[in-house]
Amino acid sequence: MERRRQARGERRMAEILDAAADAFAELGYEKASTNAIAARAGISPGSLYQFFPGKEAVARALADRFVADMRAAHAAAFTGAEVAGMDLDELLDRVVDPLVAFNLANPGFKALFARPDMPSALAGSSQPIQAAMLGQVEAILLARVPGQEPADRARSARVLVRIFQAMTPLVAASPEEERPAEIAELKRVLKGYLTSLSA
Amino acid sequence: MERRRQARGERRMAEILDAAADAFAELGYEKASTNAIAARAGISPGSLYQFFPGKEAVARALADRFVADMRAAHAAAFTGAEVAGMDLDELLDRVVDPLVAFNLANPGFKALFARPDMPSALAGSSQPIQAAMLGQVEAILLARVPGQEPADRARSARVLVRIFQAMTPLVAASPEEERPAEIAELKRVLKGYLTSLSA
DNA sequence: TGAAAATGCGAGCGACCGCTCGTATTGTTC
DNA sequence: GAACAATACGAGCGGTCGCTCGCATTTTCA
Repeated sequence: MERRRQARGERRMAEILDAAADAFAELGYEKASTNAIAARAGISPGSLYQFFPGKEAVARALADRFVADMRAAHAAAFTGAEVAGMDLDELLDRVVDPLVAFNLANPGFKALFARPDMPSALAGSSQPIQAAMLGQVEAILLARVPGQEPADRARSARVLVRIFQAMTPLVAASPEEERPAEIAELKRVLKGYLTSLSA
Repeated sequence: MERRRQARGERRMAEILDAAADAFAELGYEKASTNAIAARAGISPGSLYQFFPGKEAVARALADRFVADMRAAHAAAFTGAEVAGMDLDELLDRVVDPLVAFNLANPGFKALFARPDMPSALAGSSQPIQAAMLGQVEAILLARVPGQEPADRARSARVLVRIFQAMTPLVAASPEEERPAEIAELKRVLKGYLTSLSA
């Protein structure tokens, strides 16, 4: 069902995703109307639907782009290949800092990432992001806590991602000068949990 | 501006709050329409507005009732009076278990408690619950981590409440037989954080 | 160059939202 | 039992939502 796109169309799609990220960041997912997204993109409501079949599709495409950007920027730090022997504090710095930076640089990200109000937990707009995060955290767990049962590893990954999700808005909402302290608390929580897993 | 209520009116108000808790639990705060709440309560839309000036007021009243119920049921476990010398694991059991039980028994609770989408962080419907929780956690911290600066204690309380908020939906969403494991993970996270605070 | 496809527009649709208001009924008060 | 307040109703208001549709314009390509 893919239709042939012209260069202008590809550009428009990117502009729509930019506008959607803006709107999600400022208004939240629910209150960011498709008309508002179209207006921010400088196009008419109808034009938006030339490129995306609906609001969910816009959100999912935006989530995919976030995941791709994240991977492109921080793939090395997150792979967990040479992560096995690393000092835990250094590991946390290497993983958490870029992720926090990405969250602060992309305010629309957390509107899709940190929303626990799942309409039905199925096919949510944030599913791509969730899946990507869970996979990478599991890879790190596999390297750091080798003795863990697969089911326990999956659960621990969910817990770690959830903690990050929950703390990120706290970091983003705090004034500039208190952010280092908030980030330190986030790392402290993650470290405490990871330490108790290895024990 | 308080108007004189008859016994029937007081009963209706309680029924409306019951219906609102139902609707919030099932649909989430935003999608739970006032007409739907009224229908669930077996009354007309207009009647709802005889008792509450709007949807926010319903939510705030429901939050107040949740806080009162929680205090009535678990005041002793949460006070932090004799909490100072207690074993950390026992403390966590005493505080976390009743809170988790309350969350599971009142599905509408987390729709007000665990929603990080704050319209403006001011005067939110969940503010009464947040304030109550923060105060009680700070009291516990005061007893357990006496050397802490007030600003740090406030931050730690926010972190602890946030962790609980984030993990509760995970517990509630998991199948019955896996809940003990999820609750154990929640306690593990809290314990890890609290331990690192005392160090 | 001309037909087809892609892009673009924007009024407005049907549905739902929170909420109002005129009116009827029930309960309280003296 | 008369006067009044409290409770109850439900059609419907003004507004917003996601989205459609008829039609104009631009680009592609044979």
